Amino acid sequence: MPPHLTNPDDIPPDIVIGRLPIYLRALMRLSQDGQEVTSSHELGRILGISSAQIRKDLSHFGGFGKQGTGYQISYLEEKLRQVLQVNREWEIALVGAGDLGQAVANYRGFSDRGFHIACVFDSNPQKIGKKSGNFVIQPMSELKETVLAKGIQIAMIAVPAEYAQEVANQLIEAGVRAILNYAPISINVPDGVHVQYIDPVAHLQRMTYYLK
Amino acid sequence: MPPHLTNPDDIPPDIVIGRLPIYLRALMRLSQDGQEVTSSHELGRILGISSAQIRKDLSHFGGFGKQGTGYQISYLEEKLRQVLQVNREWEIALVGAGDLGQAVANYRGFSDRGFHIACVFDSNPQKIGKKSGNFVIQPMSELKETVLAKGIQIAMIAVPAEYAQEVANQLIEAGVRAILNYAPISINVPDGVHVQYIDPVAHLQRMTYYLK
DNA sequence: CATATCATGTAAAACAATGTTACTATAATT
DNA sequence: AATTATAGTAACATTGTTTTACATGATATG
Repeated sequence: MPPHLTNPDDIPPDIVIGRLPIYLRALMRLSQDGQEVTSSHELGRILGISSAQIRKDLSHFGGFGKQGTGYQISYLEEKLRQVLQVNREWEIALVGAGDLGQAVANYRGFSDRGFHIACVFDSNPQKIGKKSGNFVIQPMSELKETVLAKGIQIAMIAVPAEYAQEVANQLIEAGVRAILNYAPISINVPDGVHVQYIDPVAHLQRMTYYLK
Repeated sequence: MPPHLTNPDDIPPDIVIGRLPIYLRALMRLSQDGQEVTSSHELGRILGISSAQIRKDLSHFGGFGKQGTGYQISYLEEKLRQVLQVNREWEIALVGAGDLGQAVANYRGFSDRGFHIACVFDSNPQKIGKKSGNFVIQPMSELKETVLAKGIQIAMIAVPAEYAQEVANQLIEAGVRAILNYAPISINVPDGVHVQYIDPVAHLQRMTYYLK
């Protein structure tokens, strides 16, 4: 019997969760190219991951393939969307409407993939009421009320590093449980709140180590 | 004797290298706040990492602290910069001058932290010759010549996913050995070439898994 | 000055992830 | 019917990572 049926205590490691979006990305590309079936070997070749690992990762959530033939791409894609809960639209609150915040607000990649920026906040009085993308910039004083009213659970922070922690606190107060932080600083959050970081410079610095 | 002297074969794991920029980020913030000394415990509290791990990570590269007192921030900062090779300026080539590429080109965070965008390329003839930030957009046909001439080793890719692999190939041809890929697709590179990814949606999808 | 406290660096142990191998079951192909 | 390809599972080995424990040295305190 598969482990997801026999051992309900088995919680998939977070590192496995982190690979699922990568698998999903590859599947979307394959199906865009008109392909209908793939295999753990092909996926592994594309992604630079061993086929065994891919099969093992997927087996945490069920048996999505067919022995002898591989995985039907549309089916596996659907299943991964279910697991990741991205078979729906998510609304996001964006805090910060400076250069970075505006760029984030205008980035097409979010809406294309099911994430919808539902409100934008900034502390600069000169920006309040102006449009950023399709949305009117709201003052920070309206953050809690708006986020609670819309039931928003995900937020992105694009403010200067020194304000990021305070903004995070306010977001959590308003019920946000997942934060994507573009500010180059680590923030502290209570259990049950998830944080991911986007810091391009940290990525670059990680690579310069290896340059002679 | 410390292991970095006794065992020259000990190559620090990549995951450790990946944490060094995080440590550096935290140290910069502490010194900005006027603090001169810190400890593995304090850093751990700030970053949500155990103090033991921080000490162990740092011990791969030498003994930078003083027993009983901790780490002098300016000294540790300097040492980490040496290890990561970010105690100098790096020139970067940017490929793609669409919405995303323009946003990347205008992002202040790179130049503030030692990364200088030295040239920008795009395949769209209508964009060639126009300015993006401080730089004139060059055609793809000039990529190899320019990158080689300037001795550039780092590039950023901000083109649609379907062109990313081909762009990467050209960059590697031109001597690039580190790529920061903003396109939502995995790319294949030969040994000795390093790739990092920026895919905000993948980060979001990783978090939605945990939202009930 | 003796003692207590604090903090690093390191060795050892514990834990986690990954890769390998072997096997069974199933599907498609020859 | 035999062959080939593939998923899923288990057992194991290997590697990588984190935690624990402690010896050593520095500082502060009484």
